[in-house]
Amino acid sequence: MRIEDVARLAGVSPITVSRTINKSDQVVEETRRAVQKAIDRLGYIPNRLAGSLASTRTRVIGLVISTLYSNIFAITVRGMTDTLLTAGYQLSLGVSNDLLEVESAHVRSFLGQRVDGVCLVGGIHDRLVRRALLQSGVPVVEINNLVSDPIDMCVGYSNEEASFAMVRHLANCGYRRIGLVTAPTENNDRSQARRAGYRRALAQLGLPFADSLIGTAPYTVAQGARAFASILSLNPDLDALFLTQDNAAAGAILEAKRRGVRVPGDIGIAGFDDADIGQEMVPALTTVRTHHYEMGATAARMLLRRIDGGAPPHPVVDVGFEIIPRGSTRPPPA
Amino acid sequence: MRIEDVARLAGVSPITVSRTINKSDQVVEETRRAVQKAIDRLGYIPNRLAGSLASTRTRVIGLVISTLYSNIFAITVRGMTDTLLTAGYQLSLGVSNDLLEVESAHVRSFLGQRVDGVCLVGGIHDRLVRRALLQSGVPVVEINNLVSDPIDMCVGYSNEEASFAMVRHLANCGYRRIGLVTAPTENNDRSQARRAGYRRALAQLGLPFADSLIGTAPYTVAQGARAFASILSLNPDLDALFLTQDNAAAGAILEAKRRGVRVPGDIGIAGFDDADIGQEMVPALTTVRTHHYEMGATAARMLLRRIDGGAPPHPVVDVGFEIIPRGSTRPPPA
DNA sequence: AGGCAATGTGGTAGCGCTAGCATCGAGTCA
DNA sequence: TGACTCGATGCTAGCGCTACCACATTGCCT
Repeated sequence: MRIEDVARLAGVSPITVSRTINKSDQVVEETRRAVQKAIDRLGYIPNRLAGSLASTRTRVIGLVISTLYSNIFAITVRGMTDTLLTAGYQLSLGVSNDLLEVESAHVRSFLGQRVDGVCLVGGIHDRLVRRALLQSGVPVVEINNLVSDPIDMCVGYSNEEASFAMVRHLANCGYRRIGLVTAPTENNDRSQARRAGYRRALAQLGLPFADSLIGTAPYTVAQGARAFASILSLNPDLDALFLTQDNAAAGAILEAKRRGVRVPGDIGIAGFDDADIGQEMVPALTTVRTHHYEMGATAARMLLRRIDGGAPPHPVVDVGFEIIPRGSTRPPPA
Repeated sequence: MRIEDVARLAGVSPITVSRTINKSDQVVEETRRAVQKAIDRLGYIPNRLAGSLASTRTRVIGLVISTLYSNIFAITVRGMTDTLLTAGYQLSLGVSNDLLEVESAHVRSFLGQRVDGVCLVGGIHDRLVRRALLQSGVPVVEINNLVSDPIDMCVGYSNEEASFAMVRHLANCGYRRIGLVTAPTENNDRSQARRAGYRRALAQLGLPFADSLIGTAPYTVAQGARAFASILSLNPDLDALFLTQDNAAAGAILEAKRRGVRVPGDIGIAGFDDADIGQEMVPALTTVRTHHYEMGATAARMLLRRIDGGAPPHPVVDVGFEIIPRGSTRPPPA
């Protein structure tokens, strides 16, 4: 079924049908209704492959997130879709599972589909992907970190500063022997920055460091529990653990309970992202709040601005972060 | 940049470039290498809009999931992508947030993109979407439930039987006053089936029912905690609560702890899906295990089979479920 | 009345690719 | 040697739509 079939039934030319669908304000009400009736009668669905090929615009934005196992991206995705939908754009979603080559494949696929914009997490990408994005000229925005050398634009927060601030907060609460758990650092600049902020804080505060204080856990509760157990066994004098992902931090709280370790008395636990699970834990989780909805919405707006060809948005936007003290760490001295 | 530019640089015709990309076994090794070199030199990325328009195949499967807030779909998505990638297909992902009109929009968009297959969650869909899918002739598979009247094919498990089995298990453990929390039932046949199984079990076992025993909570820990609090306040004699989503059930365990209610002594708690958080809770969560990876992989295989035009797969596949008793419910009598 | 803008609609061409057949050259066999 | 096969490559047409310009109609001004 083609646009021509609709045109014939409605008694107009194909181009009028096209306008009714895409630019209905250019068609007089009566014509519009006749065409719409024909479309409904036939159950016609326009072929976007053909439409986009002819118009060289797809009204699709490609987003590659790193995982579906944590729900933090759910909020970012809502921020993006809420903004995009009102502008008549849609989101196409890819999941990389933190593998560079999977991200590459998604981006190449997006470029092959001729998406109008691309959104990626973090600043580390395959060299060829970077080149392909630059060469294609599509607007690109990197999120979840402040990227030093963005491909195009960037909106996020400083993971380094956030991590630094949390460690300083823990120290301020009286914790001295502070461990850190992040997602794997390979090809993950957010994890790298969080480790760097941690190291910088320890050095500046004169707190002890040892390799055994650092552990790795991806996105799940179970992995956080295991990381906690392992660091504690290597560091019997551990008195605080900062897990830079709330699910993992929740796992640590649960593991502590299982072992009869009191939180925050024996050991303080802190997380990152202010996921909903943190508030429900017993004790509630001290965490870093980041602004994912705003970040997603801003990323979408920046892409749209670039697409519309108006004034280029400021290329780097910092949405900030806040330390949220809760029951899983001791209160700071008054 | 077009296929012609690559062809010129490689000294062959455009069609040979096309074959190098899509059917490389039809091109002799020497030619193939020359073309590949030209592609790499230019950073050429084929325009899939044009390719798919000409070939009437996109090698894309559209999937609409209902939420990103629970990570249960992460596993299904992995099952699908693992299977699809090896066949050279990709997944395009939409999130409906359980809204029928959003699902509709995604499906219409998929059909507009001329995807080669569609996968939807559950069996309740917009009437026009059903019609559009049937009319388009694309293979469709519905997952996460055993759908009585599938659009095309279906792979899942019986939510009604699973819910029935869990309530019977709870009764067998000595619980009598059993409450239920599901996601909203509107347009959600999984929730409806879980309520039906619960009602059938209560009736068959001669256990008491009251409207106040039933609550609603979507996918988060916080919502589960609130639902638990509310049902408990309405039913002081409650002795077990079955929350048909593990995050929510985890929230109930945490809320019980906050209130000093002992689990499983005072109240038994059961969940659904066997998410990783359940095993880590203290006490660990009794749950219904379903087979999401297998379900996703099977759904993908069924679609591919239909696309290849071979023998049509059996239209309904039951991947089953198991009751997993853990510490959040009393052990059954020996 | 003639000119002119504003508005709505139509015709033509082409977006970049691949299906389907045509062609060409080299090897094979009687 | 000639007929034939087979594998590699090329040519033509067209996938379904929209950009671009042309054109018709209307209402308004001078």
